[in-house]
Amino acid sequence: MILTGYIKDTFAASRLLKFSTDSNFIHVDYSYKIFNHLERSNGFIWNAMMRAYSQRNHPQKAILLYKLMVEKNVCPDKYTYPVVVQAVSTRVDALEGKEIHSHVLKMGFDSDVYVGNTLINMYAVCGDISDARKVFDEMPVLDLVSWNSILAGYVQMGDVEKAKLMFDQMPRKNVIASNSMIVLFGRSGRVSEARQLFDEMDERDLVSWTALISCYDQNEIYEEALATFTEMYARGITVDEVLIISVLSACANLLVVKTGALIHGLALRIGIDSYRCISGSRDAPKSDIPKNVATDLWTEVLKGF
DNA sequence: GGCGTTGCAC
Repeated sequence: MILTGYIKDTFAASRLLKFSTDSNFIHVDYSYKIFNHLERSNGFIWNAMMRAYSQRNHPQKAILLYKLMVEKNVCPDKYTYPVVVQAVSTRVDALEGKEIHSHVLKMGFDSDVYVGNTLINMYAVCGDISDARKVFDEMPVLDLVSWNSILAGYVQMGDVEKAKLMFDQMPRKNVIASNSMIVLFGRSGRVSEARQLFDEMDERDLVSWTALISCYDQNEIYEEALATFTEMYARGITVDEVLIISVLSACANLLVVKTGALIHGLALRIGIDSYRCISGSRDAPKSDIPKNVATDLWTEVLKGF
């Protein structure tokens, strides 16, 4: 492109930069070199570069680039703000978020649904649910992502009642919304409500199953977690690493419970359950387990596996 | 002209 001179063509150059930032095999620093050598740039080129920084764990560089963009009088467009607001969300910086939000208002992009959705998400991530709600309430057009984003805000706050209210008001619900509610019910110890919602869903995905299994995990119903996994597996659903971790967690805890019960049973048989260090009883005299008994215990426990 | 937003584990 340099030889033919096509590098001077802004559109052609923008395609080159986009190719570079989209490739997992090209370092973001190399993309920046391309970016820096382009003679004429436009909004698209700046947006692509900021997005590359944000996606590759350099949100601060994305924000700095945005400030440089404003300094250089390159006009931000409606595509710029989802990228910048997203970068701010990653850094969980509410103050910087407010500043960017004021730019959005000044530029008049607050009516764009993509911009609004990222703002809801940004405030929710920063734990500023009332500001998230304010953005939501003032948006001229809401879509499914807007509803899911504000719902996620209440889920993060652990506000079951507000989340339920939102969920019920949604004009259309998708699998993401239901999954969020299952997660919230799980965290709040409302296992039967989680299960009921799961059963009522028309469409479930891997996240739905993972959310339910981890709900059982978190509420220490490990047998049910494994039973759910078995049911899922029987249906031929492909698993991923997140699900496997939830299942392993259930297995490990079940093992702890079983081992605990096994040790207790052995302790009863050997007749040392009244010892304070085992039963925790205040009345029992404090004593150590004799060495040979402890060894016998572990031999028995290991046989159980 | 081409670009942007939401959910699961430890």
